[in-house]
Amino acid sequence: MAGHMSFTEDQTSIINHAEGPVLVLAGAGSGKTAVLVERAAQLIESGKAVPSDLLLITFSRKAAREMRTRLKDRLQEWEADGVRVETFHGFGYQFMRENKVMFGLKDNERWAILSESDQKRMMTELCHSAADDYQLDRKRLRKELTKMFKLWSRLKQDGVCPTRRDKAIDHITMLENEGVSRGGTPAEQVSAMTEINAQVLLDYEKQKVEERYLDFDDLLLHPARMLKRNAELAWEIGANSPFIMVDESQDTNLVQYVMVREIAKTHTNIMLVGDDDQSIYAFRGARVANVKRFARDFGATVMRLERNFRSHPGIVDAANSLIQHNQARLSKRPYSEKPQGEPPVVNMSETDRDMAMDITSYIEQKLEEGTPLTDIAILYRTNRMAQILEPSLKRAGIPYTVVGGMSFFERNEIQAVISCVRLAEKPDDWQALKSLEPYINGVGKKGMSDFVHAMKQQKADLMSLTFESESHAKRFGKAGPKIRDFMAGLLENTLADSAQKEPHHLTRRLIEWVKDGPMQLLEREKDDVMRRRRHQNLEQLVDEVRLSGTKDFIDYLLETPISDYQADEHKDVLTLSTIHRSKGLEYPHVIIAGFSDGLIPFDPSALRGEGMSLQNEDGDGSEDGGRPEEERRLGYVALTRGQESVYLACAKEYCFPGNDPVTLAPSRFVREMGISVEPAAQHANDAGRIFAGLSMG
DNA sequence: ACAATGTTGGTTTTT
DNA sequence: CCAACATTGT
Repeated sequence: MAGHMSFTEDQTSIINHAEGPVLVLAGAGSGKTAVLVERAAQLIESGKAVPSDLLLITFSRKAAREMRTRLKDRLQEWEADGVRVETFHGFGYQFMRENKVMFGLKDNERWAILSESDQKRMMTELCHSAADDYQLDRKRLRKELTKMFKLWSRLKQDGVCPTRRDKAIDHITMLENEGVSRGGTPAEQVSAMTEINAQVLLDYEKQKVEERYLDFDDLLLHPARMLKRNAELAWEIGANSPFIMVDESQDTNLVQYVMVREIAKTHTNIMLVGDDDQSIYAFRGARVANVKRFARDFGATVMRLERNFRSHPGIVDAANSLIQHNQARLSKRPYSEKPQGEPPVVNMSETDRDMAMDITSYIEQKLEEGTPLTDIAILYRTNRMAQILEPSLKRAGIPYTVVGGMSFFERNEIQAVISCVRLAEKPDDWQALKSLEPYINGVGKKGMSDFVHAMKQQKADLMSLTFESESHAKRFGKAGPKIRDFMAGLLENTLADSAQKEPHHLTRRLIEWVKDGPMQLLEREKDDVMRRRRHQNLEQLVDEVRLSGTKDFIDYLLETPISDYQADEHKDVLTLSTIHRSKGLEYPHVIIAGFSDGLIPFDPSALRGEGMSLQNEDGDGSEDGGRPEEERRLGYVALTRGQESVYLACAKEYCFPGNDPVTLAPSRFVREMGISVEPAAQHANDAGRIFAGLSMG
């Protein structure tokens, strides 16, 4: 990456740009973060802006943290702290909290952010009750609605959230018909099913409003709508943020774009940075079209950063020839001026196990050459690939961390702690209570469901319940007294004299109660290994709270659905990550596991052994080239993470747990890159390695 | 009748 | 390897 003393001409013109809208098309490894940070620094140092004038919006928490760190390296600490670095979701949530009355909340009320499991539980309950009403099969309806729910979420990401029944039905009918062109079953007229689907989704939206919950989409949709409707408010926010920069803009969805557009409208000092070739979140509503829309809406100047400082030409050229197969691209030609290096190599093993061994021995070879483990990453398309790689790495004694998979804060034991905090803060957080059901002795599904029903009916909450006698608690069903006792214990151990204690001490007290109190969180775990893991995770939570430096542990824990957890980076370990999560990162040596047709590019039918269906799907006419092109961009992202070497590993046969074994050909991307496939197991040991050295020449 | 416990199926990518 | 089922136990 370019050090801050030397910038190229292209970079300097972006850094020096002061006012007016700019679109920066920045290729992989072009030093865009360094450029953004330098521009921010110079705006402050030249006196054109004070730190708080700058608003930097990034995509992920991780990117925000990185930006903040670099600002601190470059500026005085007070200056760096003054700059506002936010994620879209964080910005939206903060905006809603600051204007909560406008969003229909009372001064003393607060929202809870629904975790993914809350969302699922809520939908399941609504499905079941609808299924009973209309005498349908519960499972069938649930299945139907998981599909619909995803589409509904996409609708919200496009800024549409109907509240009227007829509108909702219209939109869902449209969504269903869209499904037809993708090979679904035809739905000619509005079926009874459509009406029920609409009903459940509207129920879901209604329940969230009534019980003051927000899901991920709400954090963007509501602010975007509010800013669009209330020009004066948008102007005010804009006036407070006279300089706006948006990173990774190729991955913004419509509501995110609308949010920044409305804020930047009046002063138009906005810089969008992005790379259309790295847009990999279309499945989540991201659209490259927004970048073009920005150029049009603001009449933005387009600037380019095409020089790749990260990788040598062997890697950059291979990545270029791959991405050139995409039709839908903005003009850009990345290049590298580093000394020439080896292009990516592909090694094919017989089975996935063999591939894991091949990768392991390749890493061992790198270790012998003196490469630290932190310099190596294995990237893959699906999380479960980690399970195939892990045994082999373990056997070789190579320490590693798996990034992603289930996030730290989604783990059962961590969720349990967070639910406790939620209950203390929002005593009618029924979803949090329900998530604790397995830990409350003598209370099961039925007891819990009756209890919550009665509480809602009698407009009571858990705070008032703790003040009542045991016999009074019986009004809320059989579980009443048990939940009363549970809550009383909880409140005593979370809120009591919380003011004079440090956040991590409070967290410590809470986890001790969760472990040793009535919940007996660890005792429930039979497996010793698992129990130790859960124990470690709880300890780590205390560390996280301490390291985060938060003043308010309640706020910190309540926002965990939109914050993201980063494992310790200081240890010398190998990184295992999905390609998606590797975005924005770089490693000297990148290994891509499972470089086969069906995995990269991904195709579920090929994995079921039905042959590729992707082949016939030519771009589906959308602006960003549809699925096949997104898969190619994903391959492009993976390749461009590597600085010195990219090693592609694939197998002939894969056997994922729960699936039949499948035979897969090497990825078509190999051909598109113009490189060839070698049989694996060349660097196995001693003699083998000498051969490998010779044959690669 | 309901809670606790054991067994089986199904898995893209994530803020 | 976790979540929905079926089964056993109270």
